[in-house]
Amino acid sequence: MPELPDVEVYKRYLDATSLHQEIQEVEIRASKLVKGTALSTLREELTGAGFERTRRHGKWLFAGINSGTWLVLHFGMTGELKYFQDLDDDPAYDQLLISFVNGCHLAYSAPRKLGEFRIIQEVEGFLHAKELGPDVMDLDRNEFLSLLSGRRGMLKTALMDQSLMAGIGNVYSDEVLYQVGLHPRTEIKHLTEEVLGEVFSALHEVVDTAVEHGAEPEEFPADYLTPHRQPGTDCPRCEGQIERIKVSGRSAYCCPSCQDRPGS
DNA sequence: AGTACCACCTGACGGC
DNA sequence: TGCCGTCAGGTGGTAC
Repeated sequence: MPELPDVEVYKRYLDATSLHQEIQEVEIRASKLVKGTALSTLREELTGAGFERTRRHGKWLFAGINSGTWLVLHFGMTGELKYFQDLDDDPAYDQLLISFVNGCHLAYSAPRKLGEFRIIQEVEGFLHAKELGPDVMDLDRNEFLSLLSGRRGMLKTALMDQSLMAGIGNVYSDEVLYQVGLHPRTEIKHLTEEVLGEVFSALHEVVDTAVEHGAEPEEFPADYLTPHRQPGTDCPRCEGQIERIKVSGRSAYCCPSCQDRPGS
């Protein structure tokens, strides 16, 4: 579930487990996931080096190598990190396995090979090349309003547009809309500045809450939609039932009875 | 400028 | 049990 909260949790996990340790060996199981970098470069940059810091921007994680370059990780739809000692605990579908001199390992695993990793020289240029907007958590209310002002189309689509603001995906955009009682097909032009301000607050609230709970939906507050992404289940806060609809090509989950605010 | 698809890739699940 | 269609949290490209 790698949207901003998940990647933030991975960042903290990497910080807590894998910094300042010498890398002994790197195994690349899915060379297709290495983008824009020669396999030999990836191996050479990491072997004998170590991670000394991390950064996150939207759904992208950057692990700073002590030589000054960065390992970039993107998790696609299914990627995750796992740190372990016993190779029996090596997760299935590990696509990149980093073994440290201390005998522990950090694995990037992803059943669907939709993520990527690469080596870059510096982060800002990469963010620019990817045309990523500001990280959602760096936005203040005024910046948020100005990004949306004059934009046509649906709010959900805008929240998920990584070039507008980076970090929100399908699940968390649904959650934000649910928290403010707006239907997933609500168009921006129908929203007052006041309502958009509420959307901004919900955005931060939802992301903070998700990170606090380790991005584990089962741990989320009782009135959150995310653990109930199943058509026909009871809405956690009204008598309605959750339904699945298509919005700009993605499955959007919502409660038609309590997500009916006009917005203006 | 926005939207609707398709592609990438592979597993899980329900229906027959 | 096996096959098949559908769906799943990602991005990127193309055609209206």
